[in-house]
Amino acid sequence: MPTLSPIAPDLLAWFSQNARILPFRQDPTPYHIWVSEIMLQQTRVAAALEYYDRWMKALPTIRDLAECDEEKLHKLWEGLGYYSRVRNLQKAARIVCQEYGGQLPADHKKLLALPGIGDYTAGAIGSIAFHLPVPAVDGNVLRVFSRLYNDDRDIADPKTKKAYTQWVMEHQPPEAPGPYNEALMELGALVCLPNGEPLCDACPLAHLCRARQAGTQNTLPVKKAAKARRIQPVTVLLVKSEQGWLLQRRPDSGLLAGLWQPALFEEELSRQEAADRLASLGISVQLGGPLKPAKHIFSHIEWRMSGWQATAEAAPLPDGYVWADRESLAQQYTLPGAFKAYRPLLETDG
DNA sequence: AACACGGGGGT
DNA sequence: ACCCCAGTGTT
Repeated sequence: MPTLSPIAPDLLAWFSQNARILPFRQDPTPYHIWVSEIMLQQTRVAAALEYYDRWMKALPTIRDLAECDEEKLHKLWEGLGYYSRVRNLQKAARIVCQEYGGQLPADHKKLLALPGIGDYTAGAIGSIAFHLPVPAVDGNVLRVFSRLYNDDRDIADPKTKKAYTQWVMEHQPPEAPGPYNEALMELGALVCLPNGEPLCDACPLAHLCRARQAGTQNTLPVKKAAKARRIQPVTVLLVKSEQGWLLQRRPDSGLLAGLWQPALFEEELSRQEAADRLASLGISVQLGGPLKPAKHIFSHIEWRMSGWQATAEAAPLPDGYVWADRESLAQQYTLPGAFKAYRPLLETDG
């Protein structure tokens, strides 16, 4: 592959004019960059912004994060998804307090060793917050480079990522690794768009782009098809007592670990079977009307939910179950987005 | 190398 | 209704 002309001058000039104004760019401390980068993993900027502002008000320092209780931490992440991100953020914060006096280390390998910080995030924090000459190759950058070099290897293949990382570093100006990395990602987010519709007329690198020259920009990047989702029937019981709605804590590992949900069984149950399951847990209920069937799609599973409303005496509950009134549902217990369809009902009263 | 892990946007 | 997006940790 012949070398490509330098991209940094045009790229950085474009970035200086087109960078979005974002809260973590206004005050790019290592902690701000760290939290924003974790939030932005698999998450669009628009979705992360309100979470970021609320987070920094609640937990302005790494030490505040290290000392936060788990329930409050989950609540700050409620609806963002991939909840292991927030647990790893706190694990890492505790290590940073123990090992590094509460300051993130300005060292790529030490960053990479922290929970939740992998190749991409170590590179983003290292280059943006500490000005280290390291790569930060996310999906945007893979897309930009697949087109710049007109390269049709599968971007999900680690070998491809390694090759692109090499190219990224060949173009990185030593005096501006952070702006360069940010500019590549910003170009991918604003101009070199996915879904086969890049805005080449607005691209500062169009004159260098080999896909553009070959007319292949709409077919890149190439990636192999994802595996089909598993369909999972789910029976949900919305049980109300005088003390609120019945909630159940999910197991400490696996999907939606440690979060709260209405009573549910991950199988299709008849009305009678559902009541029997609750009774065998020591919770006796009177079943009411059926719930509107609802669907929730995770990347790997599709939940098809149906079930019933029910009422119960406000009796003592087994471990892992609580009665949650409207206030505690709003302030304390974290319900994942999967139950969005039942939120309005849960918020009626309790 | 394959899989587990959420949620949102576009058409 | 169906498509796409894509970091880190575990196995």
